[in-house]
Amino acid sequence: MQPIFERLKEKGLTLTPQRMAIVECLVGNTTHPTVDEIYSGIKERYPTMSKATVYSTLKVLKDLGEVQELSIRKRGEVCFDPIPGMHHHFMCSECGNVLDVTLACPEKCPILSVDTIDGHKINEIQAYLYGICSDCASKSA
Amino acid sequence: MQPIFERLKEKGLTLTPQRMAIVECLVGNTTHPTVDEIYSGIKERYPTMSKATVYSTLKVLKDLGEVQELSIRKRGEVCFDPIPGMHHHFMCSECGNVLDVTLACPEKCPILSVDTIDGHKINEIQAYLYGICSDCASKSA
DNA sequence: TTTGATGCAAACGGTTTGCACTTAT
DNA sequence: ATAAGTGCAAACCGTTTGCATCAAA
Repeated sequence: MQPIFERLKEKGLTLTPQRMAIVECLVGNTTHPTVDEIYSGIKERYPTMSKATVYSTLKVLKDLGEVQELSIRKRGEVCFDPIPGMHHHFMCSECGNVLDVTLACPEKCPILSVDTIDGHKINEIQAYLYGICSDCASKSA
Repeated sequence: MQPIFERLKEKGLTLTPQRMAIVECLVGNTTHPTVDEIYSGIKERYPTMSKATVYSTLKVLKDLGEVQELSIRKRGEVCFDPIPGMHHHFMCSECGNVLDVTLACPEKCPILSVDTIDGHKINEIQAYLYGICSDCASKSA
């Protein structure tokens, strides 16, 4: 836990208790939490925590490249991924949960190897797979 | 224009003037319009058109498989694509415009060829490329 | 006639903003 | 002392809903 705080401090982030709680909630979290999920999880131990602070901290962490905001909405809310680097995501159409996908395109895939498409410069790629997760599949069976 | 109306009718859609206007606006439209863009475009010629009707018609068309709702928000609003079949999308981080991407993954790409990932059944894939479109690039140069 | 579509307005809900207060430097 | 972060509430805005009206079958 320490190294990430040091890195954030080096990046110029003021480390308040609120921000540390939010970062702690995010580190190693693979559930792709929404603002409300982060807020609710922290509020139990930290009753004065405000949603506005969660919003503002996530924006700062996003600008620092520490967190990525996904394009998909998790049950209507923006959700976040603390894992850096490109990877894809699976969303269950039934329960709405978002999961990291380990399968990757081959490096030679044209969509990954080009940095320009139809004359437009590409900076980032996000792929989303939709379907039914194994939990929901076994429940309905 | 006629064949699509016939097809929609066969699918059980009641063809009202409002719905026809919305379909006309969508056919051949590659701008990935939002509800408000569709509504604004039609309202000039059709002053009583209501946004609620646009919402409800898009939902029906989506359920019929005639239109797909994209996962990305175009300047904060849901946007739609009348082109059937899988293809990818590019969004300009500057102007927010959404463009169809002609480049495709090879058929043998693992992410396309599997129908299950980590035990979860996959029904649909959407990929999004982010960057700066050529228009915005030349403007800032 | 009966069913369904329309359109207005109100409600909803996630996100943003303003501002007074508090905390870090 | 100054700058920055927090937290509450209000505002914002895209979307949904309720309901009376209207048109299609």
